[in-house]
Amino acid sequence: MRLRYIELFHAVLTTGSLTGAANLLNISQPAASKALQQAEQQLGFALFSRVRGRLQPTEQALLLRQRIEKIIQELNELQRLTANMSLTDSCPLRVTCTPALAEALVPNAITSLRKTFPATTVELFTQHSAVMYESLMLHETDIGLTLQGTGRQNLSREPLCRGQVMVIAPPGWWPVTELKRPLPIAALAGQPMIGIAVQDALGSMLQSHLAQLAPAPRTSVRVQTYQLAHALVAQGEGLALVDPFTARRDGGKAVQMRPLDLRIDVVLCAIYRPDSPLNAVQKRFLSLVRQLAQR
Amino acid sequence: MRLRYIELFHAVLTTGSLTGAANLLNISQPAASKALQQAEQQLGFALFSRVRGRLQPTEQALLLRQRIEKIIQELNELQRLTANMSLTDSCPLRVTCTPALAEALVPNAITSLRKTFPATTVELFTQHSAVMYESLMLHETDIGLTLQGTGRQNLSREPLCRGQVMVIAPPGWWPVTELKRPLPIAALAGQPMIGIAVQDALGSMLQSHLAQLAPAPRTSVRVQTYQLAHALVAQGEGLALVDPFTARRDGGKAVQMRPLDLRIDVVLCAIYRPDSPLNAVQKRFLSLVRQLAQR
DNA sequence: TACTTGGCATAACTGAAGGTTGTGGCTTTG
DNA sequence: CAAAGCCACAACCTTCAGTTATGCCAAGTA
Repeated sequence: MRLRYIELFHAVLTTGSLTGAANLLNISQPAASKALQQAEQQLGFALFSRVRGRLQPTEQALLLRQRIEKIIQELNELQRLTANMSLTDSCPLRVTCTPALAEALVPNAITSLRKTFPATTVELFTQHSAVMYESLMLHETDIGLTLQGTGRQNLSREPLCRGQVMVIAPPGWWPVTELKRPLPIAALAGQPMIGIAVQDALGSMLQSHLAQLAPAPRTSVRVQTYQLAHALVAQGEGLALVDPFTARRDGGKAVQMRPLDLRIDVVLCAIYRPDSPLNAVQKRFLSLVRQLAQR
Repeated sequence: MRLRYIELFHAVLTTGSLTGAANLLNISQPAASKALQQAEQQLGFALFSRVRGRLQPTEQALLLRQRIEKIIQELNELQRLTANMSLTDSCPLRVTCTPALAEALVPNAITSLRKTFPATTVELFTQHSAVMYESLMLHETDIGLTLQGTGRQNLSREPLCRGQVMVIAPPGWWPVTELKRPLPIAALAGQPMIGIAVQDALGSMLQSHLAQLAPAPRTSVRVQTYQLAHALVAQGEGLALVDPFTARRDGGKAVQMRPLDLRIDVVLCAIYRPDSPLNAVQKRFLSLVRQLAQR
């Protein structure tokens, strides 16, 4: 089974037609047709049955499907990896971070960095933690910043700063005198809340805490990012649990915030591949982030 | 990164030289040389550094190595699968079983099967349980027979027969009057024993039981198959824990055997893919195995 | 029914990729 | 110093993946 046939097979299955597959692969339809026939001849059985002029995957084709798709995926990853490896060192600092940090913290760090390294080119991605791991492993990026970054398999993890989980609320929700006092988690029972879709180590941890409350908080909206939660809270939709960076975003104008009384801290972490040691720019960047975060 | 380059890369890494790789791929050395150069040109970085006329993998190459080898392996599996799929139904009964069963049970079942289906062609493999799973999933074989076959992910499991774990010993080890009586596991403490290398669900279970004995049994020899254990016991090397089929192999001439007092039974299981239902021959075969096993 | 449209297969042709043999330079080895 | 092993270069050849042009078939549509 040549790679060419594998790609074609995959293309036909995804597009649903030979012509579609041909377009996807940037070849003409007859070329695809011929290739498919060759593939089937070599295999010794039909991959598609031609019924009423259309292609329909055979039983055997469906058996092969998963394996082939896995191979395609791994080939794609390999491509990404090799593409990034040839570009290595063209950019001394490639950072990926969660959307919240991208807005609250990282831009400041980058502008500060420019004072010491004016000519440096920087690449900044925002990704959710799951994708971040991929991106680091494929050398697409060098440093990841995340909250509560659980030490994934092959990545080093360096804690930069600890903070408290914050509860944010529409203005006027709490008496101003109480804002300093930590809010017991039980006080959230039955309250209207904005949920954070679990996908983040911190997010899932908070979810499990909230799940134990009775009566359960009323979460009518569930969002993907802390910023969206912040925005919704500002509009009076309810309370939300967020990291300190998001909470403090606009200087506390649009929302009220107070710490949540919880044993667990939010930990801002840098993660990176342990094999490739950080260069001077990268180290400097991390120290800047640490400084900025600790305020 | 073309598949051709991936194969070449892998071949060079495994053989250690370009010429070796060329031989492995059945092409001439210059062809390999040219292909490698093309690959490196396309990638944008060197895969091997030419040092004193030899190839030496670069740092980047080593980073790619694992991924590429994984892809190669999956491609090989795909090849095996497709090869078997085209041959499907040419052989109505393809069985794989552990070495012990291959000797003690399966041959009898096959000869019995011939009485009902004289013309049937049968393929018989002997494989250890880990490989068995692969083989079934790749459609190389239809039925697997194993002891204590723990229900692997995607395979159906059908228990055929239950028996006791047996202890075998050199002749004259126990008084003949005691042979019927189950041996308490504690009696094995400090005894010389033949170990079964863990790789089998049954084997690992027995291992963990033995590990709790004090003083630990003295296992100077460790073997891969129950038959080897049987042979060594017959030569007076010590005791061994085996399945009932191996124990009974030569009619109890060369060794003594007695049941082990254990809550856990040995379960002879058939495993097969749940998607493809068994045909008549296969069903008949399993019922024969069940009959034979229950004696 | 007649016409259009979308999809697959066939035919004849073309170019580049991948193969070959032959050769030469460079090491390591006895 | 000769021999052997390994890699790179050159010139040439074959194959095969790609092209355009065309035809057939089924299904939708006026």
